[in-house]
Amino acid sequence: MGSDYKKTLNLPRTDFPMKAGLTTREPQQLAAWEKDHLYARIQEARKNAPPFLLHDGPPFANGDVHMGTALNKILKDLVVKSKTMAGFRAPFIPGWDCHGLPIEFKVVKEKAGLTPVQIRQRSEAYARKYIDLQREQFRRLGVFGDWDHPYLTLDPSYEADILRSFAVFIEKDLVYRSKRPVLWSYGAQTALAEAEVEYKDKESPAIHVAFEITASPVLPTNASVVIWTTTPWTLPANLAIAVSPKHTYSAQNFTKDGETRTLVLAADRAASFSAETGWMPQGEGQTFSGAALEGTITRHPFLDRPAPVLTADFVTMDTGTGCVHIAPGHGADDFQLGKARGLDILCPVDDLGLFTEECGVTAWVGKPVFAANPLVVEYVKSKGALLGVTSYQHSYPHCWRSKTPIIFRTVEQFFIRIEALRADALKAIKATKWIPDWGLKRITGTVESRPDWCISRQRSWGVPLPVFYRPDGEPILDANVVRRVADLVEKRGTNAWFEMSDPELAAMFGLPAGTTKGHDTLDVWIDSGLSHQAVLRRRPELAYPADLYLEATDQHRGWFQSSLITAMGIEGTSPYKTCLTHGFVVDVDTREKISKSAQGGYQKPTDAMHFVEKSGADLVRLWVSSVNFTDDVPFSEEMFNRLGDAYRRIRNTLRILLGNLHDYDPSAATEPTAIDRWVLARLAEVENTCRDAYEKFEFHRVYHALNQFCAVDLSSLYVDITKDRMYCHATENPRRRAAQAAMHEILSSLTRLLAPILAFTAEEAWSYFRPGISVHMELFPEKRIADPEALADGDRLLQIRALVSQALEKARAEKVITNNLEAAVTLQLADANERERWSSRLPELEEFLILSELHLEPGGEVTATISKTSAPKCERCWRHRGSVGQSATHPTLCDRCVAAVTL
RNA sequence: GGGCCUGUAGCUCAGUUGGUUAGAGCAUGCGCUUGAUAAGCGCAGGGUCACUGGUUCGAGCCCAGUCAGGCCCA
Repeated sequence: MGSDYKKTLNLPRTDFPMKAGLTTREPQQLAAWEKDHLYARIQEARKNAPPFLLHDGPPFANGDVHMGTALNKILKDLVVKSKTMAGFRAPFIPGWDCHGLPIEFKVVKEKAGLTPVQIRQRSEAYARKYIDLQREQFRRLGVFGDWDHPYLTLDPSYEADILRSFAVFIEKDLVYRSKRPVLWSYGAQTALAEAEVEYKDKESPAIHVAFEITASPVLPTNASVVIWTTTPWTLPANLAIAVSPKHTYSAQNFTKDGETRTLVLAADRAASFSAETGWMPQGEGQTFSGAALEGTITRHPFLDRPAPVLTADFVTMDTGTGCVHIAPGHGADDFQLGKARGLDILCPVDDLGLFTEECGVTAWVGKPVFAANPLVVEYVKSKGALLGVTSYQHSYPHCWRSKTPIIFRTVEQFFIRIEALRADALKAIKATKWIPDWGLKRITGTVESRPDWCISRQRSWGVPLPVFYRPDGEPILDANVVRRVADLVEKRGTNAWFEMSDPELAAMFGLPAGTTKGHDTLDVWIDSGLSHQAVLRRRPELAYPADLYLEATDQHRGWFQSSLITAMGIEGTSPYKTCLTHGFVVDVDTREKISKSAQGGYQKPTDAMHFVEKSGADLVRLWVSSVNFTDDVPFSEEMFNRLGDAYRRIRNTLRILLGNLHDYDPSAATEPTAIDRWVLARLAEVENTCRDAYEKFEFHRVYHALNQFCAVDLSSLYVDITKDRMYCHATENPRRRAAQAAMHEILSSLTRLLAPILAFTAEEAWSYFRPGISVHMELFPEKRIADPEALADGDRLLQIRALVSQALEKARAEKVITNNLEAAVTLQLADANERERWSSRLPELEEFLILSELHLEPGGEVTATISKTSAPKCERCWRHRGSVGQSATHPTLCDRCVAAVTL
């Protein structure tokens, strides 16, 4: 009997599956989009719309897409998709950064003895392999863009634009050549990057050396300043001594073997000096602040020149004497100090690590520096300057390839003058919008303090630094020649530079015989930093400047800065209007960067595809949308699993709406109630919140607004409340039709608002709602005002509902009722107007509270009293109603249901 | 060591110009439902707002310091 009446109900009907099956459904969806040329169709549809240009920062073509990379690309996609749906033309041209050491390093490690041309061939193959791999993975994540025509920094046209930009730098006199210290492998005869250095234990002679004072504002002139060094071979290049301005120094008598000397060193280091050398302190010393020692002049222990005492912050008290031997040609700190204080940059060592004439001791010329160590020690001793010699075990950098110890030496490099650009760059920074706003301070700080930009690298896998050298070794910096090289590169790629011989190139560009090409490449930050020229200025669908650059916070010093500096040199304006940064993905348990915590035994999965294959791209996208990305982005597998619940809730909400709309008729007569007006007002609020949040790139606000709307407003309220109407009322009942009208509007808005985030699921739902049209071609709902009266009504009803729910729960605990529909509820309302209002619309209130029987009474406080109803249960709608039994044909139904089944 | 930033329930987020018992969703527990059913609904528990000190009639919010973490430098 009951099952017969069940057939008369309007239960939800839809083929939209409850189970998502994203891992199989998404690839099908992708194929369909692909076949449809959806990206191209969207661009075509928006071709006359105002543009919003997000310019993709190129990831390095190396490795799989991990969660950090996925975060970045999905955020960009959220921008592109939401701007598109907000009515903009938002093209996305993805790019890759292809040159650079990490690739060259891998290639060279695989096979030794390659020529530069071979290294470049293998590096290109390597880069292209990972471009293809990453492209497939980005696509799989549902990121829309012109994947068939990305920009690659190894494209000949891109490389040519780099060279043309370089020509502009030359014209504007922004390029110069100067010495700079580098890590040098004399074994491989090349400069090395940090990554190519291996640290190994090494035993070095450690010596204490006395520098006699020749003049001093404070120190006694019969004293000597004591330095300590583990690289005696750098003494010929000594030009100064550095002391810490913050520490205390003493001048004190020391004796050893009957000899007494007055020595100056840091007070804190005296004890270990004595222990290591056997020189014992005598009597009381005089103390001085390090700052007071400035102005003291000492004499080099074996060369006829002075070594002034200078103060420097980098001097520490960890080892040595607190007095640091300074050789500007052989150390980074030394070099900086030397430059700042106007010292020479003396570097008497050649490519092979052999002393040159400049070392000042004829006998040492041509000797390998490490082999010369004992000679230097002996010489210092012979001059009476040696206070002690020990052997010192330390971790010392070695060349990964030749395994030889590394030396610091200065070589000629090319630089871009930052000073000429700094003031304008700082102005442009102020005119740019930074999100979050502290980005302004951060990039201002880096640009203010940044030294000149060293742009030359002694590498093969890169764009050649387009410089020729005259026979006398002088570089030829000629913009016109560089432009002609660019034209060559445009046709043949930069390989031409490496493949063609010096005479061929000289002949081609009309340079005198004997001219040679340079072997340096450009810093890869020049490559990516010039994308505003090679991409924004070149692609017809793009323009200069971009509306938005969006990268991780490390790019304040990286791409944001390199792009800005190069743009100042060429355009004089900023290449972007807004810069948006996101944090790094961190492990939620340790709050450490995910790549760090992955070190050691158990490796937590961090590849994006691991999660795509496990749960689907929409889950990864939902994760991206759910977090506040301006800080570090928390991540854990558990958190990811939790998001699955949120996803299912949203999916089921879409499903029930679709199910309830199976017989939707837009022309049907409707009769909306308070709850219908309320839910539409709430929808308007949610729409406005989402539009605003998308506009401000605050995607987590979209996520939370939509998640709560689905979970609370729809699932636990509106859908639950309207079930009785939807299922039990006659099909054409105007209130039922009103609920459908509301649900239709809700589904339409909700799906479109979800579309940028749940790109696949929204499309799937839309295919049931509007078959044949992609949701990604649609626009967001228009801005509108949420009816304040309807909202206020709803708030009041919710208060009453909370009260009644508590009372019902209590009654259930006391076994008065088990099911809410068994309850007869008496509601005491103090406000006579309110009582009056709802008395006339009691059925609406009953519906809202999902009750069988409700009575209103005057009272003080608002309270609800529960008793068990005496009315019989309607077999069709399960409500207990007095009218059950009145119909002869349907004795087990209430009057409403009788009417519904007899229609 | 320096610059910039972060720290609110188990998790993700709200907390308006400092103002009554700090909010929401998820998760958890206990019920209800079996006509969204590998679904749905209700109720409940859970936070000395990183820590310490200060300004104030009053601080999650302002100030100083400490601790933890991040990015970039050194």
